Amino acid sequence: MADVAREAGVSVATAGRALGNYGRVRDDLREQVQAAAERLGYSPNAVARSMRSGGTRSIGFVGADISNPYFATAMRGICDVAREQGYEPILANSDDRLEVERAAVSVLLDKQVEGIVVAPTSVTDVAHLERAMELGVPIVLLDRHIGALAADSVVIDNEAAAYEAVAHLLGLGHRRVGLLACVDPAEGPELAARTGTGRLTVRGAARPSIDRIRGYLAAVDDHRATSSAELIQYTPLSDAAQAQRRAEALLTQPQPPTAVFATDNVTTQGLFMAARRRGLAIPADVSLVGFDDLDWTTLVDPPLTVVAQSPLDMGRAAAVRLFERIKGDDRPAERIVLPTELVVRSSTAEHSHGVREHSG
Amino acid sequence: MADVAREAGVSVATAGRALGNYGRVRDDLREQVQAAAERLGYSPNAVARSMRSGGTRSIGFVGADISNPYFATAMRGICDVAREQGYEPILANSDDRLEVERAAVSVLLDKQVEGIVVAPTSVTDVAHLERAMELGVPIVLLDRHIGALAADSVVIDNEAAAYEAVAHLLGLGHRRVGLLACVDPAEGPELAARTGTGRLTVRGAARPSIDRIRGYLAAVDDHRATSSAELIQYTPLSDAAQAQRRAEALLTQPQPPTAVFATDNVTTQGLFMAARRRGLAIPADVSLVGFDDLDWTTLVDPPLTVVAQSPLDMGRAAAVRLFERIKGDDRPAERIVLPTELVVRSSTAEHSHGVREHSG
DNA sequence: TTGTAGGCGTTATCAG
DNA sequence: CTGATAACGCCTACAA
Repeated sequence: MADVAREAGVSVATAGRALGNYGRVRDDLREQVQAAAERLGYSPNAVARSMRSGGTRSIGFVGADISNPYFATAMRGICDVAREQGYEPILANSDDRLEVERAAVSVLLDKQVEGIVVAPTSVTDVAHLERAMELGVPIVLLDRHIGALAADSVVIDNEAAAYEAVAHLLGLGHRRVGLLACVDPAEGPELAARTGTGRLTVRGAARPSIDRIRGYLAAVDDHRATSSAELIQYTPLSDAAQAQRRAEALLTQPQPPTAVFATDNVTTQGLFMAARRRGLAIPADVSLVGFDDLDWTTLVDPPLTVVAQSPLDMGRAAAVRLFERIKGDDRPAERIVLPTELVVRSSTAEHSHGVREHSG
Repeated sequence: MADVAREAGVSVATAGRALGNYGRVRDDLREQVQAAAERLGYSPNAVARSMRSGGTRSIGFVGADISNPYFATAMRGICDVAREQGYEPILANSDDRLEVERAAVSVLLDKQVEGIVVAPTSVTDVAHLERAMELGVPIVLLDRHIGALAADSVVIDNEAAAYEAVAHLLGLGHRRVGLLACVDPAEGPELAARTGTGRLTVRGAARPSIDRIRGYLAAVDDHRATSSAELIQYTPLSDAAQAQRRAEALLTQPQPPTAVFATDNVTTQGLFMAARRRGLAIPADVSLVGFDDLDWTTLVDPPLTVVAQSPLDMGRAAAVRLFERIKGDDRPAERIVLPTELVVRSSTAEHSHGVREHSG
């Protein structure tokens, strides 16, 4: 910039004002400076600017895995909003591992990002997020709410969404509804018999998959349908092959469920593959409800009934709220709940009370 | 850091040496400083560090759309390599628009990224990329090679991959093979009759979709199969609905193709939907070969024969090469060609020479 | 081994 | 309205 100032015959201060669009500069001088800058191919150094002003015009996004369609689409929403605001997002994958998330947040903080959207791995271990907020870097939680943290969150009503899905199956006359849930073994959800009724309840933190189990159990309970641990299978990781094996176990037990609800897109895929591999007709032999309205669910035969959410809108909403915070909004933290929709297609049908046989 | 130095009773220089792991510090002083830093919750300011050292430990990635599985997966590969190197990626979507790409590159340059991976929108308009290289910021091209630019690129052999796919169909006895190609209208590919033979050739820059058309035409030519403009449909944008309409046009003409090749994952989806909507049996009525081995291609009925590439490996390779450049490697620019594989599944079968009828 | 001082490229403050 | 100058936080000569 010193060169530009010299070339234009003004001081660096004036050059700075002309190029940085601050302070007052006479019009002819401004043009002179801009011309000089053009000639010399000057472009501003954002690092120096950040150093001086404190603002980096960067935000961070920490998610489990950007190659997962949910996060990729959410990231798209975040990018769009960031760009409107003149900000750039820095991306970090946590692989759903707490220590990786911690390290990522720490690096982002060192890089002086002005805010962070994070899909948190843990719902209890939040010291790193608290530290960010103490440092004045706002945090917006995506996909998971953390009660213990005074941060905004953008979520869906997991329990209600699951309830609606399962109630749909029960409304079709199904009495034995299976559940294929994707839960981290570290979460350690425990099924426990509810005193008196013999029905089940679940213990564990407020996390999407566990809330979805809660919704399932509540629906089963309300409709006085069969409540049994044998109707529930967990699959530990985002691993479709593993999910498929669990689904097959579910479908091939002596008294198999006549309908199954899967709690996320990976288990949905595993469930669908398992049913097909076992030669079960959908929905004649089993009804299926999946989670997440991915393209492929309309491409398969039959098209799947699913619970739809909008990761694009969730990413957008998270970013919008983040920028409100960056601009100084200090209202109490809010839990922003976006809608879900049960999209009924052809994988669910009335329970036929006739005899059903398959190779299981 | 001044606070830490004071707290530890040393000079800022010593504190800096102790915390930044450079220079020599007596062990007891180092520990003293670290303890003080811990107590005060000090963490280094990466912006100031970058200002001083010139290195930001950031790289940029510019792709058309992160919510597209190809880019999301490539980004994952880039992230992984970056993290190993202690770098963070800054993400920008170009929406396949040149001016947006230009602006993104410019911002990344201002932010002093040390290198950029870009899936370029244009194969001819490269001034912004040249400028980056002149400024000493290495560029690695992903998915598209630009002959006029002395930058590394990570690509697949699009022409050979398409050739193999179409040859597979021709080897099954098909004579009328259709093509559904996703090309930007701005690219203006033109079909022209080759002098003498009456067969077709294509004009246009070296871009994935156009190279895939070249592969198609070469295969058709080599096998003396039917070469006709009526067997080729273009679909301008990454829009599955539009692709489906074009595919239907292709399938419902008076003398429809008995097999069709789609040049990318969106057209593959459109093609599959079109065939199903027209009630065509696959592969009895039409054989289908798609591009990109996405999960859903094995979930549908029948599982699709596709040309598989690995965006994860491509992203990784691009990042690896970028870091070699960042570390000073100045060998001539190289075109890194990753393998593709024709995955034969059940959507392709021998051409039945019997009569074929459908509602078209 | 430790301390002092200067500068990286901006922007903000102040005096002219 | 313009110019000189100081600071942002860190790193690196150089001197002690």
